[in-house]
Amino acid sequence: MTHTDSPPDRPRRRRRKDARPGEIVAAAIDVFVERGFGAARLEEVARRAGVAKGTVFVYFPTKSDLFRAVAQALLTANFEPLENAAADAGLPLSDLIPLLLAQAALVGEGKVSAVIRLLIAESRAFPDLAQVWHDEVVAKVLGLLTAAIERAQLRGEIRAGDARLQAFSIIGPMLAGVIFREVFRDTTAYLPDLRELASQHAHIVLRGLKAEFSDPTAKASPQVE
Amino acid sequence: MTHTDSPPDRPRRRRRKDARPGEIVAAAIDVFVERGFGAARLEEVARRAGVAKGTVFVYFPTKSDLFRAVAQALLTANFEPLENAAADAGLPLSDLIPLLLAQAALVGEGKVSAVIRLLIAESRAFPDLAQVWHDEVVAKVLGLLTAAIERAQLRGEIRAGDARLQAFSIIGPMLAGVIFREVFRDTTAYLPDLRELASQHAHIVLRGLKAEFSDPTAKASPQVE
DNA sequence: GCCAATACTGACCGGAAGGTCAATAGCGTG
DNA sequence: CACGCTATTGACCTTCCGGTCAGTATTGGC
Repeated sequence: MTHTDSPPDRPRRRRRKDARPGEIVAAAIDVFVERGFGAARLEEVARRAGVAKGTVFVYFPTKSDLFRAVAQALLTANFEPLENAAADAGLPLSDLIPLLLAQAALVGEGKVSAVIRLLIAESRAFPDLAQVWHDEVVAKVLGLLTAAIERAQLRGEIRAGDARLQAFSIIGPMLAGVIFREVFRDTTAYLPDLRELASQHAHIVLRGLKAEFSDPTAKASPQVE
Repeated sequence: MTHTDSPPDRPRRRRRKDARPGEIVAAAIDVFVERGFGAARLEEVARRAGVAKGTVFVYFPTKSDLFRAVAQALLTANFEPLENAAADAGLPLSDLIPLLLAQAALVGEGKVSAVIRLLIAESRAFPDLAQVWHDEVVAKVLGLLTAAIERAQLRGEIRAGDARLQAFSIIGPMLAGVIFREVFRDTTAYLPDLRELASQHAHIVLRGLKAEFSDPTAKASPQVE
């Protein structure tokens, strides 16, 4: 609880104008993720960042501003892998989907699940924040995926249908799994294994999407034992 | 905003010990759903219920107690259809899944989406509440669905695999759609149509789950235009 | 080593909201 | 109609917390 610094020779006050914002945001991430916006205490953020409460207000005029900075930091820190996966434009869906879902499983095991919970929780109170998240993450990933789906439809790889909804069919279970694990983490003995879910669902959804019965030589599903 | 009662002949104070709790909970549902636990004001609950703030505390000792009552009420009010759908035990999956998803689409269009948001948001602050929701809703629906899947596997209707994860494949996209609509309701022009999603995803996931290529006479997908 | 500039501090403020309770007014009873 | 019971009230209390600011300590320049 008491942080282990302060050997008596180090000054207890230091001026590091440029390092502060980052430290404060880092501490704030933990606090906001743990408690949510309403229950987060700026005094605790200050304590964890090793500064006085007033210092927080030097760099972030209001609690909301700090929260926005936190949201922005979380966003840029956690969602590049997903975008990259979705951006592999040339791939056929039969390669892209397993890749994307596996990536989602990895990402979802980290603190991203808490981030998603935070976003869902506060989207009403911070509509502008929902906007940013939508534009920077959701629209990007969903857009790339949808585009890939449409191309696959054109080249006859998968069946016709609303590509945007098909995108939901693909990633929906991963989101559900992540949220389930987050919400019921301490509540239930059974938590879905995200990697297994990714692998199994990739097979199911690919099979469901494939055009007609084009490929009877389908490699039997690998690890469904 | 000002409620339209109080013609001057009606007394402004009335004693209705048994009607109060229900009225208060009803008002509280709206406030909690709109604002979340932290930002909900008991004074506003009281105002909307047409009582004084003190009266709220007569029936509910603390804000948390009121919140629990709200969660319980929402739970019992909104999830019977889903359970019923999942409980149709005899049905083959090819009938059960479209039914279940269609039901989920209907349910998700109502205020259930806000309820789900509330649950996700507050599950950390109210672990006991997460427990109740898990036991009363999630475990029930997921359990029934999983059981149905296992039976279908045994009778050879669908392929082998982890039935609990297959359940995620089935309902995940619906949950994702509901949450998407809730979070980005005012943020984006595109909101997925839940009924279309239900119908399209039912075809995809059924096709993906079906045992081998058992049914070449598959009725071509109905409304994928 | 001194000084000016300023990053940092933490005691303080104001208001908001959960929670209390003595007073009050509606209602059933005789 | 009078009376007592009690459901209801709303002014009040208390705590908590976001936000302020006059003062202080550090640092870099000379």
